[in-house]
Amino acid sequence: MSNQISFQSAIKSRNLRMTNQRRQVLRVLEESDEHLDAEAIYDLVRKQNPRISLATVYRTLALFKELGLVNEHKLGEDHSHFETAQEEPHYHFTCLSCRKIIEFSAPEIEETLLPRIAKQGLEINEVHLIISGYCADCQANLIEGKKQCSSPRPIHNQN
Amino acid sequence: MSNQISFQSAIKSRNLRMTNQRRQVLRVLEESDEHLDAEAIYDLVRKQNPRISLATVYRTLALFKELGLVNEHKLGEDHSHFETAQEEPHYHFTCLSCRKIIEFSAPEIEETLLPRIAKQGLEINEVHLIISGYCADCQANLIEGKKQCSSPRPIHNQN
DNA sequence: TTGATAATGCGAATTATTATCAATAAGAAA
DNA sequence: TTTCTTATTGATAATAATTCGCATTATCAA
Repeated sequence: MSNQISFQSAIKSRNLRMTNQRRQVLRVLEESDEHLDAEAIYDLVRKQNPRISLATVYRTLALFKELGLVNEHKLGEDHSHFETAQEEPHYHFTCLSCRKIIEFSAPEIEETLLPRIAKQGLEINEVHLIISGYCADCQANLIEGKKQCSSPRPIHNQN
Repeated sequence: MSNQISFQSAIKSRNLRMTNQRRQVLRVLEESDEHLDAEAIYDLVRKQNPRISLATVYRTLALFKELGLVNEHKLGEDHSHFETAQEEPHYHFTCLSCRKIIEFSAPEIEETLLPRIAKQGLEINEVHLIISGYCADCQANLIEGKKQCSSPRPIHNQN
C-alpha cells in the first residue's frame, strides 16, 4: 500500500530504523478497518510477537501520527482510537450504548465551513467532528428493554 | 439567571441538596466567559472557599452536566474544559500554540448535516466539532520566530 | 431540634499515557 | 562478515486527570 511507501521514505529521510515492531503495528492497523485503541492494537500485535511492549505500541503510534500515517481520534471516551490515514475526510458517530463507531462524510464542512474559518485568519491543522448518541439497533433494544444499556452512562436525559 | 432557576427545580425534583459548594461552582462558571478546566474552577472557588475539595469540584461538574447546566468539552488536550450550557449551538477552534479557544457557529451542521444523520436512524445526543490549528497572532509570531512556540507540540508538519 | 441521609473532604485507587534507562538490534562502514 | 554507532526496545516507574471509599458534616423535612 501507499502507506508502506510513505513509511519507507519517511524512514529514509530521517534517521529512523525499520523494526519488526513498527512493521507489525502498521500491519495490524492496515488489516483492520476498525478504530482500534492502543490496548486492542497491543493485543493483536502480541499474537505475532508476544514480547512487544505496550510502551512500544504507544511510541510507534505517536511516530506514525507524526509521519501522517495514522490519525488519532478522541471519541468521547477516556482513551484514543487510531486508524490509518484516509484520503477522504470523514467524521465519526459513536453509539453511547454499544460503542459502535460509524463514519460519515460531511462535504458542507470542507466546502463552506472550513473556508469560512480560514478566511478569519485561522490556520487549520485538524478537524474533528464527533456525534454521539444511539445507533438504530441500540434504540430498538433500549425501548424494548431487552438489552439493558449495560455500557457507559445511559445519559438519556428524560427529565 | 435561568441557570439558577433550572438548578432550583432540578434540585427539587430529585432528592438533591443545595450546598455552598454547588452555588460557588455555578457562580464561578457563570461569571467567567472562558472555557475553564477543573483545576481553574477549583482555584477560583478556593478564593471564596479555601476548604473545598477538588473531588467536590469534579462531582459538582458531573452533576451539572447531568442536569444540563454545564457542557464538557475535550478540546484535544488531556483534560476537559467546561462552560455553562448556551442556547445557541456553537463549536470550538483551539490554537495549538497559545491554547486560545475561539467559538464559532456552523449553521450548515444543524441545518443539513444533523438532519441527514438523523435520517439514517441515528439518535443524536451530542455534537462536538473541534478545529485545531494556529490563531492569527501565533501564525505571525511563529513566522517571525519572535515568540517560539513554547506550548504543547509544535506539529507544524513541514515535511 | 432532631433525624435521616445527601454531600463533603481527604486520601487512596484507577486509567491512560509518558518517561527512564539499561539492554538490544538496525544498518552503515570497515 | 564483523564491527561500531546509536536508534529502538522492554520493563517498570512516574505522571496527570479523574474517580472511589469512607468517616464526618451539613441540608432540610418533620
